[in-house]
Amino acid sequence: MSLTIYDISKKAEVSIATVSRVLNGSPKVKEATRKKVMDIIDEYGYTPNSSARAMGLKSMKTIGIMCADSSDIFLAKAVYYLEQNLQAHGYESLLCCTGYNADSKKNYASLILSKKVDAIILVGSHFIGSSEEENQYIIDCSAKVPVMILNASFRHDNVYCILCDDMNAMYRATTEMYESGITDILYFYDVLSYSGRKKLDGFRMAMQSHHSKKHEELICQVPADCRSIDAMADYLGKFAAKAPKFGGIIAADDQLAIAAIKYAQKNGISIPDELQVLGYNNSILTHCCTPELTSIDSQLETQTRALVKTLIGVLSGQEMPQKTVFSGSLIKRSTTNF
Amino acid sequence: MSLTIYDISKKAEVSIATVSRVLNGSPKVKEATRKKVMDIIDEYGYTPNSSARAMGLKSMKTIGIMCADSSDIFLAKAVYYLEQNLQAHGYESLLCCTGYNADSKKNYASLILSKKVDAIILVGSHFIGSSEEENQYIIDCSAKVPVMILNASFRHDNVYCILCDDMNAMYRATTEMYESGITDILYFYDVLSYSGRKKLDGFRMAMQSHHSKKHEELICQVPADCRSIDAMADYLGKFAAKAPKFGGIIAADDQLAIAAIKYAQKNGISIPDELQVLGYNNSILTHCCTPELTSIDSQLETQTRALVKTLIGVLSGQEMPQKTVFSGSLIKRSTTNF
DNA sequence: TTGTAAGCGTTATCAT
DNA sequence: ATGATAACGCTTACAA
Repeated sequence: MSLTIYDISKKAEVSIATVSRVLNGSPKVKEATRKKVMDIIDEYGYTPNSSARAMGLKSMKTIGIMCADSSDIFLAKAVYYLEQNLQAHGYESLLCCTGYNADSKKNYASLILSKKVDAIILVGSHFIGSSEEENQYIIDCSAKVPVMILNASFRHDNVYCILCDDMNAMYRATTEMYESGITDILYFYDVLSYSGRKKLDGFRMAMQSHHSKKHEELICQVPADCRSIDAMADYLGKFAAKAPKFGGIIAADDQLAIAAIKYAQKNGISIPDELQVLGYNNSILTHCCTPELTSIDSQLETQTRALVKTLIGVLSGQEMPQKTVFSGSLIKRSTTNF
Repeated sequence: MSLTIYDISKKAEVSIATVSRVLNGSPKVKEATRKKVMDIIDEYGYTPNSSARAMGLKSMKTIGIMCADSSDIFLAKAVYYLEQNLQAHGYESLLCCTGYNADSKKNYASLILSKKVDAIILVGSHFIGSSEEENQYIIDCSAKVPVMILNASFRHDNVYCILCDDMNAMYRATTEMYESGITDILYFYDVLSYSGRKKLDGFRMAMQSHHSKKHEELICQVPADCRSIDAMADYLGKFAAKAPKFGGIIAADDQLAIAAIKYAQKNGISIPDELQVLGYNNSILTHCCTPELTSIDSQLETQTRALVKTLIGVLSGQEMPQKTVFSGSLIKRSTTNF
């Protein structure tokens, strides 16, 4: 069995209270005593039991991170940054991959709460549904611990949101492409999560502000069963065959943009001369294709830093902004001409 | 404050022991009592405090997952699969991203142990150093809890390894390329982790078995400061300018292979006609480039399933194999001709 | 079948 | 500056 505070106190010939004080860096312990205790601790390699500690402190110093799929290239980065930041502030991360199923969110949420985490971070806008009922679990959680949401907005007490203004970023990118002369733009997306909706809104607003007529016919949603890049590319091909002509594609994420590039290659369409392509997230995928992909950077690292900063503030009782918004920036590469 | 087992016992007019029995599905509790208690629990939404539970049970039902960088495309997949599998067996995952710094492994290990996790999973072969001293922390951990290692081998009591036979996979792939007529092959790698060494060994063995002369001059290691794909491609270009001619590149992972493709494109070398390229991990990157990348699949999902199965066995006191090896398989795409 | 009570390893509040 | 001791919320013999 592991050593306990009693073992150490006996060996150091002090009380457990003193050992505890040494452990927690209390100022009122004589230097000699501290050293004696520390020596014993080092010698025997004692590490305090954090479950027991949690009972006393009423905090596990642990944050529950929920994300749909931590192997998704975007979510993985987010989880990584969060873990690093939390670690730096003395918190551990309990990871929960819920999948995209709506029901399971709820179950995972209550599971994670039973671990008595100090807060919950929802990573990705998939956690925000469109109906009130769907989002009830967030409210339930917020009754017990602070809830942080990355990449979506949800207004409620004890819920804090950090996000990128996807709508505006998409609006600006679309406008820029349009004003460079590409007036027929296809919008390519898969799911309508919170940020998915915002991006689509941004695209629509930009097109409408230019009085574009046919852009609604150029909005292409890949069905959920198109999981692979190849399948997406093929779907786009079929869609394009029946749709009006277009000179640009704006995709809701980089993977979709890669599929768009594949579509072009399969059909002998040259990029960027005949078709310009723009992605979202500025992930490593932008460097993997040829030509390299222009993409919108949503400042993920900045967002995660802000999130953890806000969280630490909340946990220490400070008043913190309930919504923090960053703006995305367009990273121009070779799939576009502007 | 949260409800406790006492609150429930009072409301249900039974003792806390009975509530506990209901909670833990003990068979010896009258159906009527069980229902009465369950109704109260449901009504008030009680969830047991797992720290307190951990103290009684001496188990947190939590597994510590250590990985260098959970945003790495390969490690992220591994973490995802592991979390899913563990969840299915009733275990939570405490994620720790250690970075590649050697010292920090040790600190994180002791930190994670203090959380009284039931086991530790080391994800990725970066956790195995070449010196005994470097690996001491693994031995220390194994004295307290089972240690599972994914993608590396380390022989010690209470340490269990699940891995892919990278050496053999690389040997076979190299041989296949060689025998297809490409006798001058460049090997492109970055770090020599455990599996990194094995892969290089496999390449060397294959070349030596064909009495290749100059392959040692065609082994190219990118320096640690070349982080981006572009930088890797440029480095390869400089290396190639001074090296013997070659008709194939075998890379230690897909990202390096993408860099090799970039190198070819920058220099007007056509793939696969003038140069064939082979990657490792069969990640999504293989679909992002043009032509699509031939790669070795190391059966990650199978490995993670086996790992969790072994772990569950160990935790339930069964005798389990200390080393489980799978073999990789070559997935042929368009960067190769054979 | 149910209840009582003794742990589990800490922290924190008192005294001293 | 240090030591007793009561929480903390649960599990689990042992009694009844």
